[in-house]
Amino acid sequence: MSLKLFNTLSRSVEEFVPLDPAGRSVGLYCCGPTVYDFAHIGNWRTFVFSDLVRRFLEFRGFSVRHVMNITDVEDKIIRRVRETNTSLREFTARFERAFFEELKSLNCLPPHLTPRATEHINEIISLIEKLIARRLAYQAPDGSVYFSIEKYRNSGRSYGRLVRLNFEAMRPGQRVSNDEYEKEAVADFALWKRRVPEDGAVFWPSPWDEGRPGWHIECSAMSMKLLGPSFDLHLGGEDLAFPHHEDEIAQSEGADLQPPGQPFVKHWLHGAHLLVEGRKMSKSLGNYFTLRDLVAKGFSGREIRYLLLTAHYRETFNFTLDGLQAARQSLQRIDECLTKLREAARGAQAEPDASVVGRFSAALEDDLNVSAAWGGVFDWVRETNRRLAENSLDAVAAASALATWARMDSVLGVGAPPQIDVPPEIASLLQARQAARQARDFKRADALRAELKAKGWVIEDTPKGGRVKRG
RNA sequence: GGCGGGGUAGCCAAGUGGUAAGGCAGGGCUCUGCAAAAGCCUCAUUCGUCGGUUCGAUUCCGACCCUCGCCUCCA
Repeated sequence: MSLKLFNTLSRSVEEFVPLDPAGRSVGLYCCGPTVYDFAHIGNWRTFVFSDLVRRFLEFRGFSVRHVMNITDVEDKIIRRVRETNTSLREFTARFERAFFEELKSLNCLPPHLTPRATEHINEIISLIEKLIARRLAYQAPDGSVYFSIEKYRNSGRSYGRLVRLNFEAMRPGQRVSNDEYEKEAVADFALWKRRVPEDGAVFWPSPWDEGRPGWHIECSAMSMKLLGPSFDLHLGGEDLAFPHHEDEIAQSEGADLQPPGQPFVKHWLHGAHLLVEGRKMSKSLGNYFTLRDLVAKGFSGREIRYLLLTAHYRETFNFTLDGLQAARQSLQRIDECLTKLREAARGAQAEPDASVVGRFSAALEDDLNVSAAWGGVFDWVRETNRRLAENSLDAVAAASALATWARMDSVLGVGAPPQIDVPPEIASLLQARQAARQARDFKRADALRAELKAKGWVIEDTPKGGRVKRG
C-alpha cells in the first residue's frame, strides 16, 4: 500500500512520492524552535508530530535526512538579550540546550542536522543578493531590504498557495500598523532588517547596512543549503502556513534555483494546534504549560508523548491533565502486557506478526491515522492478554509478540517499560509472605504485605505465584 | 468582512452510503484465605438542529445553531 499524506498545497490527500528517482531518499525539513523561552506543550505537539512523520518514513524504508532549524536571532530574542543584559549566544544557548533535552525526554529522534540561523548569515545574504538581482527585493529608504510581493506576482508566480488569500478583501490587522517600516507595500516582508540602536551587539555586516536577517529568510537559506533547492517535505504548525511558509516559498522560488518545473517543496504538512483544558492556551488562563511544568506535576515525557500522539495531526486536540492521567493508565495496560510477555518469552527470538504490523502500517499510511493505529495496538494487547491468560503462548509466540511491539514502537516511540530489578530485600519479603500463606498464617502474610506496601511495592498474586511491582 | 477546521458515550478520540474502532472512567465477572493487582466481559438503536437526495444518511446536499483557528508576534 502506498503512503498518503495531506498536502497543504493541494488541500487534499496525495500519494507521497519522493523526488529521489530511486524512491528512497527523503528530505524532511521542520520549522524548529525560536529559542527565546522554554517550548510549550503546543510547540511540542508539532515536534512530536514531526518525529512521527520521520519515524514512519523510516519504518517504511525511506532514508530520511531530517533538518530542523534553530532560530536564534529574532525580535523577541533581541529584546530579551537587551533586558537580561547578556550576549545573544549566552541567552540562546540556555534555551537551545533545554530544547534538546526536552526533545529527548519526549523520545523524539534528534534531527540529523539542526542548523542555527546565526551560523548561516552568509547563505542568507547571498540568497537576498539573488533576489535583489532578480529585482524581487529592494532596499527601502530605511535601509532594510524587503521582498516585493507585487513584483513576485508580476513575474508570473503565484503568492498565496498554502492559504487562500483574497488580497482585495484583506483587512489589514492592527499588527500591520505596529510594524512601521518604509516598505513599498504592506504585504512586503523584511529579508534584512537594518541595525537599530536597540539591537545592541546583535548585527552583522552586509552589502546593505549592518543588520540582521528577517524572520523567514533563514529557513529558505538553510533548507536549500542542506536539502537542495527542491526537497520533499516541509513541516510546521498550522499558523506557520501564512505568512512564514508562504514567504519561504516566495523567497526560495523567487531565487529560481530549482530545476525547471520543480517546486521548492513538494509536500507541505501542517500540524493543528491544541487547546488546553478546552481553551486556547494562554498564560492568563493558567493553561499555558511548558514541558517542565508538566514534569513538575509528576508526568513523564513518555506519558506526554503518548497523549500528543493519540489524535490525528490535522485535528485540533484538547490537551488536558485528565487526559494525561488517562494516558498513564493506557500505557500501564501496554506495560503489563509487555512485562508478562518478557517473562513468557524467556529470551527467545522470533519474527513480528506480519498481520498485526500490517494493520498498524496501513492505518498510518492513510495520512498518519494514528488513532486507528492505536486501535490496532490495543486490539492486539487484548488478544495477547487473552492468550497469556489461557497459557496458550509458548516462548516463541511470546517472543514474536515482543518483536511485533518493537516494530510498532519504532514508530510510536513510547518504549517498553523499564525492566525493574527487585532488590533482594524485597524478594525475600515476598518469599516470606508466600511461605506464611502456605502455612496459612494469614496474619503474618498480611503484615508482610503491608510492609512491602510501605516500602513502595505492590504484590500481585497470580495462580502461578506472587509478583511485586512498584506501587 | 474574507478564509479554513470542528461538533460522535461521562471524558478523549477514529470511522463508514448499509446500520458506530480504540483508550480512560463506570458496571459485571474471574482469580484470591481476604484483599490488592491483573485479566476478561460489558458499556452510543445513535453521530449539533432542521430539511432534502436515497431502498437506506452519522456519512452526500442545503439551511441554521454552537465552537475553534488564520488574515503579517505565533507550533
